[in-house]
Amino acid sequence: MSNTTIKILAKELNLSVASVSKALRDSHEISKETKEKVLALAQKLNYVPNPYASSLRKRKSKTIAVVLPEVADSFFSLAINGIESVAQDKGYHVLIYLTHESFAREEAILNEFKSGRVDGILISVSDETNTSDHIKQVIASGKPVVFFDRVCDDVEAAKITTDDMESSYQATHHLVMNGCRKIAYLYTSKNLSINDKRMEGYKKALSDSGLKINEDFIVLCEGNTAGNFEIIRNLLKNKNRPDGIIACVEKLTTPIYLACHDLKLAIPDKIKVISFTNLQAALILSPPLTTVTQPAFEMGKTAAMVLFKALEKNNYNLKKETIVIPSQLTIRSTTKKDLGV
Amino acid sequence: MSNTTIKILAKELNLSVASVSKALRDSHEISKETKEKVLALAQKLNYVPNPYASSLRKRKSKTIAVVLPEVADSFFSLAINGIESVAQDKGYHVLIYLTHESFAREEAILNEFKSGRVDGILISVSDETNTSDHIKQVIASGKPVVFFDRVCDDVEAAKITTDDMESSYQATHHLVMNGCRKIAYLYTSKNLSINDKRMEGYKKALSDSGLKINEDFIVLCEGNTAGNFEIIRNLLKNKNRPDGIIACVEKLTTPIYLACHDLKLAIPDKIKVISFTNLQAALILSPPLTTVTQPAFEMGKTAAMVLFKALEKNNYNLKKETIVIPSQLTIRSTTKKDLGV
DNA sequence: GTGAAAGCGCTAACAC
DNA sequence: GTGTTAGCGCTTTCAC
Repeated sequence: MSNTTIKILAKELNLSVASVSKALRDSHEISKETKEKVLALAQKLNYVPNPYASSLRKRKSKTIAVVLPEVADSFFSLAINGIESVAQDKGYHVLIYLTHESFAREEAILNEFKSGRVDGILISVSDETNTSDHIKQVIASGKPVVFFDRVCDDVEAAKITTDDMESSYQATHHLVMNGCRKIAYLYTSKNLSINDKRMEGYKKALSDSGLKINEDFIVLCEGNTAGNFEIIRNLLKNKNRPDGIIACVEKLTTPIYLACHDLKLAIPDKIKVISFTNLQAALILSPPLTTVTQPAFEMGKTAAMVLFKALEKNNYNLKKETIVIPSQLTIRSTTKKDLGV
Repeated sequence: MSNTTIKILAKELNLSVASVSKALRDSHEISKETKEKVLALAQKLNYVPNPYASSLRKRKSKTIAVVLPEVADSFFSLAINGIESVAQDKGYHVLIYLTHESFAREEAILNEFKSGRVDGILISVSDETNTSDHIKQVIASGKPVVFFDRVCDDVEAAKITTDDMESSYQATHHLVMNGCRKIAYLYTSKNLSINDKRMEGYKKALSDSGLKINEDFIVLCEGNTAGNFEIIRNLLKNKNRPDGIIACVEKLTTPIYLACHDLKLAIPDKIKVISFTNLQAALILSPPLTTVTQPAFEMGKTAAMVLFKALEKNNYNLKKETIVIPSQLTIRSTTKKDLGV
């Protein structure tokens, strides 16, 4: 049991707890010899400070919270990597919370942050979230909040996003340029502002190309692959089926491929496909997938850095930082132009 | 600022802090009316207890740590999901730490756990880890540790693993049954016990089938995809190249496909492939990949459940729980038997 | 049924 | 340079 406390060190060395505490923190008030003695004994007795005692006293927890919809998605995995890398660097601890896209959970989780458990919050909201009081309350309680990827537009806080509108526009435009005339847009949530933006980019690109927007081709998918397979299969088995698909979420990729395969619709000859995803495996799919790749690691890292900026200075005004990191359209085989015909 | 404390509630209600504390915790010593008054005010003032004050006093943090090599891997993502689901259920918080396969980091991280920051630890060790003093010390400090997937054999603690030896045996056997005679085994770490077991299964399957073990076909890969591509390409461009590959790590999948493609080696006609991976996309690869699928979510969940068992009873003897959850060989096209010749 | 008092381990003013 | 004191917010005896 490494129950060594400052008190024990103090007694052992015939010093006061205060002096030991100061020595441990390398205070200039303490003589070199004392410091050395203290450090030596601390080492010997394997002293590890109790973080909560110190948190209580200093009103700083040295920990941040990361609130995510889920983690089984290449985007969020990479984002966590980015976040964790800077947190570790700064000596901070990171608590992770998954909302599983439930607003109720998100609310309950955020509510706890009004206490001193964390010094700041990084959040990508659930797709059920269309109110933001829970977040505003946390901010009002004095904790900096940084949104990344999925933001709440009506909250004044730092926001790290990617250029959803533009990249979707580009993706759609790419399909048009490669011969698509009937492009479907697949999404999974009505609430998310990132979805609004992606859909806007899609629609704008169609308009700019003189193509009509067909509401039947804008289809709302759901949570599980099996259900989505059916939805997509239904879309594609029509005589008047789309000749291009944009999937604005990674998890739609598998059902799209499966549905095309099932219907013997050759990609890219009969139908072209683009997904928003960071899956490395995109390049070994059959055929290799054209993707909109988000700067996931970068976004996580940036979000964390902005949060630490707010944590380090008490200058909360910096919170309105809005950083947009561009996504990249990576062109592979699923959008290859028909050569012959 | 939601700085409401018990003290404030007490003053407001003309009660003692002790009574308020008890009321909040629904103690039977407190009258119904008092409880109601307290709860009502707490609600009104948006009281959120300071977790660290309570941790300090109760010597319980209600948080656990999850230490992982990385998170950008389908296995670990799914495992986190499993862990988080039970933690949230139990009202626990989860701190996440990534070692990035560095022993030094793992050591530093574990060292902090001797303090009261966490009540217990879930760990999958880094591939550099071949000493376990840092873990033993944490256990000695009174914190339960549960290993999952990557364990330290010489530490007495609960271990949740999958049947690495058997599943590797099966995978190899499957290749042999489908006509492979020269099977390569690709791995990324010399230290990991799971690798030893997988390699053992591979070797045993070869021996049992009367095949010779060719050390040139047991190849150590590295961290990045580009490097691995070269390594695998070199392996496969030999005249005496393997006719089957087992990749014991997810991230080797992409370079294998790329190398085969580059060398125009048709899968499965010229070479058959099996990977240890939980990637959903395995079934839409070109061609769909035969995989050893680990029960990632289950393992995470089970590990967490075992940890909570230890946390709830003080019966630490339960710690020697060793649970093996079987993996599954999912047969797809990359191991399809040659029909014609 | 309620309250006073002590203390978890640490830090920060302020003496000396 | 070192020690004394007080207190962060909460829980827990033990009185009353």
